[in-house]
Amino acid sequence: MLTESTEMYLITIYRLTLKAMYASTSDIAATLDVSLPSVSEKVRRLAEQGYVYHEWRQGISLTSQGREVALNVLRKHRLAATFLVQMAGYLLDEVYEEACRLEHVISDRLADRLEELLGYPRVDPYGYPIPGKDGTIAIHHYPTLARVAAGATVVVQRINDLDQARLRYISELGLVPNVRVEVLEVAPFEGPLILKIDDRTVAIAYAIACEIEVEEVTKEV
Amino acid sequence: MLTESTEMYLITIYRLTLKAMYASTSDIAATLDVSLPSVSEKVRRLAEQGYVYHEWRQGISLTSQGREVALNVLRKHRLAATFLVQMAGYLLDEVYEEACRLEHVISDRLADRLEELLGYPRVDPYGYPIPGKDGTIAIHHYPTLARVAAGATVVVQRINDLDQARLRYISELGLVPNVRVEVLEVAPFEGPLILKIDDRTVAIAYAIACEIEVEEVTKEV
DNA sequence: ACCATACGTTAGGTTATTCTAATACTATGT
DNA sequence: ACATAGTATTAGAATAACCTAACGTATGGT
Repeated sequence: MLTESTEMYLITIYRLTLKAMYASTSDIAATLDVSLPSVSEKVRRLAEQGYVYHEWRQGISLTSQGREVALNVLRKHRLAATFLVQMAGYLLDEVYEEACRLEHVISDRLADRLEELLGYPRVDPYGYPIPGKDGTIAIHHYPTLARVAAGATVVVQRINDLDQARLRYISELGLVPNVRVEVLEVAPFEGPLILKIDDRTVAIAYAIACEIEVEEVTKEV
Repeated sequence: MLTESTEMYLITIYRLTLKAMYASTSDIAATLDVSLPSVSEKVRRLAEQGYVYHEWRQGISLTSQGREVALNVLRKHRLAATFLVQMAGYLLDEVYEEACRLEHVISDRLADRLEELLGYPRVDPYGYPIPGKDGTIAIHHYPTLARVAAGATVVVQRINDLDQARLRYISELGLVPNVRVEVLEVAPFEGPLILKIDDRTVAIAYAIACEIEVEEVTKEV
């Protein structure tokens, strides 16, 4: 059986290699909040066991075996997160920590039952795609709210990495996936955006708009 | 934060001290399937940390602090088990292992949400009482099926420790909590019992009947 | 070309949990 | 009373996961 530590390293490397071709030792250390030597040592063992490639001074990437494990854990994480929001009444900012612990103990069997119980969701509460049990994942991106012109009506599709405080903030604003938002004004020079959500008018910072992916609604009739 | 190992020792000691005043080193070792020295060493540390009393050559028992932890973990175990059966479609024999892993990662918050989601169940799928969040537990026993006279109608209240194979067996027979059963015949000298469950007639071994607690139904009219 | 900086690895050590093998203590039956 | 079975502990060691401190290596700026 794989340890929790091994699973954490593999999903961290998975996430990092979505942004760049390779994950660096120091990126991993920073993400997992452990020391550099700990990462060095662990990566050496992961390479030995066939979970990662380690190209000298270039970086670390997953083997297909490593990716399989990472996606399986990610699937459990996102199903757990979906359960927490959809059935247990969690808010977006409360989900991450709990899902991070659950992902390592949920069996394949329970993952399947959760998926069924939740009605085969395609995305988790942040809007991230849920890997299938066959290890497939639909990678897809939407433009961020920061790119939309004033006057557009959009539907929130995904909330990218935000700290807990900001997550709570947008969660309380109701700026969460599947919500329809009207962009009233966009201040220039990376200024705030004025939005209309559920008949409430709110202003949000540009930095936050950069982390919210949306789909523009085609004008009806 | 307490380790999984610590929690396992404490709930094991809790369970053992329900049957006898004290748990012995060897009982704990046998239950957790670890060596005697491991238990010796761990118990020494648990005593140091104020979770257990260790009376020389008499046995081990929980301090109130230790019992508090044990009941909190037990609460999570039983809520998880109830969830698995009630919502995820698990059968009785599939529950234990999964719940044993979940119990260590469920937060107090999630336990409360599960309790609510499940409609404040008083007992888990085996019929064991679920500790409250205040650390209270209703200890209560029913007579076993082995003590009931032929002709009685009973409702199954609890399934005591049975191995996985036997659990599967009675689970498939439908001999689970809240099911009404008619005791048709009881063979003497610890012989088999003939039961009527849902219009099906089945014979079960005496040893199994000893592990099934039931409540006799007062004859109606 | 050289050196500082960033990046990684070695060296050496800690803590928790586990093991086997050997030792000690206790209680009981003859 | 003493041997033996049963029970518990000590001794010594392994593994995993972490740490700090010290040491290499490569790259980019001057």
